[in-house]
Amino acid sequence: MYGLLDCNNFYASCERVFNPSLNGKPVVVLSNNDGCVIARSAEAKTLGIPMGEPAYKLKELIETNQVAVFSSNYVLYGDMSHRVMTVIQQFVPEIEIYSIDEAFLMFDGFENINLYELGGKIVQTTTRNTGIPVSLGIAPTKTLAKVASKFAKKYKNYKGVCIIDSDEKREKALKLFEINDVWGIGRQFTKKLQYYGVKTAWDFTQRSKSWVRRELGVVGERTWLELRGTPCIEMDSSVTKKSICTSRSFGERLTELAPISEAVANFAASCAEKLRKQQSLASVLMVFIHTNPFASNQPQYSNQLLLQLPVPTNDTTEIIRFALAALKSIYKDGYRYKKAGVIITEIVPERPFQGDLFDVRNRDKYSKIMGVMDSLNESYGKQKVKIAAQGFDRKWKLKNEKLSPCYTTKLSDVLEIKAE
DNA sequence: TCTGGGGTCCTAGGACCC
DNA sequence: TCTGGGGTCCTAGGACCC
Repeated sequence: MYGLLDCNNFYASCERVFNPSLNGKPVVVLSNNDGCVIARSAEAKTLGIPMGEPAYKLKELIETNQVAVFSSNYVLYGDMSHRVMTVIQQFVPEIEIYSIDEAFLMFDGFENINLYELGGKIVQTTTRNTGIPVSLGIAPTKTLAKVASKFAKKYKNYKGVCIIDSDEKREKALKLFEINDVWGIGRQFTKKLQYYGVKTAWDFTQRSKSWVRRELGVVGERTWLELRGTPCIEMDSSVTKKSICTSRSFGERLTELAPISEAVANFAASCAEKLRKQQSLASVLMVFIHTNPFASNQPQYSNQLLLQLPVPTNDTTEIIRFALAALKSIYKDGYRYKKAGVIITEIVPERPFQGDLFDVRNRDKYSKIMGVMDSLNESYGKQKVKIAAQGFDRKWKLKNEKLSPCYTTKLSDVLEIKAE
């Protein structure tokens, strides 16, 4: 059996843990730049605040209902997530951290164990030890576990745990489950399925395999099989990413190359750091920039450039240099830029290292420098030591006016983020 | 004036090989 | 009326997830 543990209204719950006066009140968390709503407490959902709604459209609603509004605080959420994952790991040998607020649990070898009891214990312990309310779904496939977790969250009498362990329960659950809520069925698939009269997950499972294959491809076929109880999606506990991206919308529009370069240098540095953290190297780098697509009355420009690096690397100085060269070649005067980003792909392990016979760079030396830089920043706070190209102007900095303190992490992180 | 950021996987088509 | 069969690799774009 597979389990899916999901934190309820995760970001909003994180804010509440350290500010209990928010309990029972509507809370929303905004995306970077205080752009749109990305998390809502139950009370905020009741008010009808939709997910993804731009914050400026909600001003009135927020004021009249005294909604508590927070800028997103990923240092805090990341740390709380780590705490949750640590607790669940004490109960099952294998988990897959699926997102910041979700994990799959593998119940292989638990045949003689009462999963209702164990599930209840996992939910209670997690909530007690972290302050975050969670829901747990358990079923023979990942997709069904997802379905179960939604029921666990929705109906109070499940006490946070819902198990689908018979065909009768599966049928009952799927008949109550709208097709668009199924994991793996997004907007396009929903449109198509609704056109053919498929309204619930159950309707979907009653279609023929070949029909599903034809209309939705292998991906849809897997979902179909999973909903019928045949596992097709395995556990994936690997932590090494296959691509790493750092991108931001700027707090204000940028028109000059210099401040955008500073931003891109910082994005590149962040990618390199993430790469070193997972002990990998990357051999392809992409830089992109674009203007504001919502400003239809202004001249639009967007471009990206993909660079093949001569030798796979995770060296900040090298990655910055290539990223800035790429930026320079796509940057055009006369536009108001809104966003830029750096993506690295073709990621390989640090060892064994495949070098280049004609490489002139002293990689050992730079690798030592990176090591020292990382450990200084680990001890004394983010960005205490950085590359000059990352600069100090920070014209591109984010808007986050409603940031809560990083209650759980180092003081230096708090000061750093406030300074930003 | 104000609309996020970070991922994975699959497919179709083109270029190439024998 | 008629023009083989079997591959690989790469890329861009599209679907999905949180």
